[in-house]
Amino acid sequence: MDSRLTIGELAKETGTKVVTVRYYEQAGLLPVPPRTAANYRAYGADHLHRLRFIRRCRDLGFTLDQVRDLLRMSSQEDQPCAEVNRISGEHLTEIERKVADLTRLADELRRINARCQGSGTVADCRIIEALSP
Amino acid sequence: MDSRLTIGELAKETGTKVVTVRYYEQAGLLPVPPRTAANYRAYGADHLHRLRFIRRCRDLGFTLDQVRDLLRMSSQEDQPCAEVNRISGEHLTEIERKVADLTRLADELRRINARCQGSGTVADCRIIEALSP
DNA sequence: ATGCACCCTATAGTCACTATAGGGTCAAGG
DNA sequence: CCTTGACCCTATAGTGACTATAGGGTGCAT
Repeated sequence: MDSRLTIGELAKETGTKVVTVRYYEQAGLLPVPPRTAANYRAYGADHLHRLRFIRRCRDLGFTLDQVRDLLRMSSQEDQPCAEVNRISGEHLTEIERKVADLTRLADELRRINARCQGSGTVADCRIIEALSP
Repeated sequence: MDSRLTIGELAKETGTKVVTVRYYEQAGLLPVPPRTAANYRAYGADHLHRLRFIRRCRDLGFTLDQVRDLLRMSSQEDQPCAEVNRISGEHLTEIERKVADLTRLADELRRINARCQGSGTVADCRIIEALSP
């Protein structure tokens, strides 16, 4: 039984694009796989797990640097996980800050947009006016 | 009375960095200013207004492409402002979508983080576990 | 043997800046 | 007059996380 995957199969399996998989390899996130006689990358189950982990982290908004750290830590099972906690906590704080910023921004845009019905000319436009400080 | 500003003064006046002002010029957002004998850029009140407009739009999260469009429209006072309305409305929709995405994401991260006190080892870490799909 | 989908490398482009190198200019103080 | 320091100039490369393009090789079915 041949459990090796081509890059295309690995990509499809994880919802990643082929070029992105190669990018992760070159970025040092995914180990260099063995090659077939035709120089095709041949991936195993370990690559699949690792790539799924990477994608999950990316979906959650972690940067590749953070993912790198999390990967390193997850392979050192006897180390304390305080550092894992710190990274995840800081990331949450950052996201909460972004939500607050964007919410404030959306409020302001709603206020600006409400002042114009889009039926007049630019000269009367309250949006342009509101954008001109 | 000399109303001309150096690039440094313009930058300070608008809360922009000097390099960013030059970047806006090269990106075609800020008109090329006249130069002094020493080849220094010499800005006038029109540049100041325009740069303030750009910064305000950027603060509201518009892309430079959108700002370019808004600038073009704001100079055609007799044109209908429906297009202005459309750009602003689409931008608001996009931001609202981002807020929803990030809120969902923050919820998930909070749930994940709550499962780990950071006192054990990585082997027991519920964060790593939650990140491994 | 021919088409087609897939694989390979290397390079450049995206966005909105930021950083660096290597210079020129100007006003104040010694 | 000379130097110091803050400012100005250009040109080029780097950031993050990909994406796109060019120019080729491989594998399988018809």
